[in-house]
Amino acid sequence: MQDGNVTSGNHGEDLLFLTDDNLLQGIELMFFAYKGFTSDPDRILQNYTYGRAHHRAVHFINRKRGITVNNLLDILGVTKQSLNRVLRQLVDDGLVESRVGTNDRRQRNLYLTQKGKDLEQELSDAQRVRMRAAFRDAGPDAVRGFRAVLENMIDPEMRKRVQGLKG
Amino acid sequence: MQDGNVTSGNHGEDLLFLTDDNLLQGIELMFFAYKGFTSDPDRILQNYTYGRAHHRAVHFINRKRGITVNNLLDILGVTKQSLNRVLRQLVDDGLVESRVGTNDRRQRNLYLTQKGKDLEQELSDAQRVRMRAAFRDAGPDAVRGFRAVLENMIDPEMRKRVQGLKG
DNA sequence: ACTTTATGTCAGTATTGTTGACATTCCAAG
DNA sequence: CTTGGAATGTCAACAATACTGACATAAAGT
Repeated sequence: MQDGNVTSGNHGEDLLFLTDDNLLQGIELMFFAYKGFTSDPDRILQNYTYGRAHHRAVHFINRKRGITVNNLLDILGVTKQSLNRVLRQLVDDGLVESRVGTNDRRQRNLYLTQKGKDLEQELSDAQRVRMRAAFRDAGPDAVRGFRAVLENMIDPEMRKRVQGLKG
Repeated sequence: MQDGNVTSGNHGEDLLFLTDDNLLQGIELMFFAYKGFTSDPDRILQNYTYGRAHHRAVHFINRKRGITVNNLLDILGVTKQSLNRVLRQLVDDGLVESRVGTNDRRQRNLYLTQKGKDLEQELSDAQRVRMRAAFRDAGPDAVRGFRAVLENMIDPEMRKRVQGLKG
């Protein structure tokens, strides 16, 4: 009697893909791929006075327009002092606009100006070029697997926080 | 007449998985997954006087015992001054041994001491726990996809440099 | 009125990266 | 054997990004 369902979860057998060797390979892949992943924007940012932290802020402000400072802090996982330095520069330079909240006037809602959108575009274009090539060469099935594994690697707490990004 | 080979490359159609939305999702997945990926070792390292840079050095010295400083520099992609600070601490603290090369006496071959191996083990154990869970829950097919996409994201130049790690 | 929340800011410090300069050691080519 | 260059180590200065702790302000909630 055989198990007819070979696509769903493992029932004790065929766990050979979980060897320490395979896990080690996965760990190093994460390291080297992330290095490649960040290299294009990093190169572009050298032409400005900005760094990776500015990129992240600009990215998520673009992603969720009107996001509050606290929301952004939760997503980035840094202290308000660290974010504030970056945010102040972006506001001073006219890339980000900080508006007092309408419902809760303590909050600040963050928006990209046109200048901010331009930088975001330049950075994300570069990042998409690499990602698109990687996706295309690997194929749609591989991309599904890529997504499944990476989703599982995210902290459960963080997963809750970033749910709003998908909707 | 249908295309019998559905697993190989795309022939012009079905590229819907390359939409900007999907690419954006991939970009954010990389960000959040990498954060999770590094969180366990980072937490452990707080109990020591070491940081992520020490972890990386210890990892690759363990991975390729007797590696030269120059080789390690190529893999890590940092300057010798940056690596040297980390390396000196590890040597001073008795986690890494630096032996003069036998063929070329200018080179230094790096080895982990027992103390170094202990730390490496503690860090990689934690990292493997997360990776194993992510792999297991996603399944072997997904892991193949994960690997394919991440391989494609690595800089071609870096890919050459790290070939030696697989053999 | 009092407390809590959201935000901003100042000061100090740690980690990790960078350049530039210089010294030492040692292989290799002339 | 001398010279050139490669590999390594070290010093100093600096930059980006993170942290903690403390304090201030304004507005919301009780």
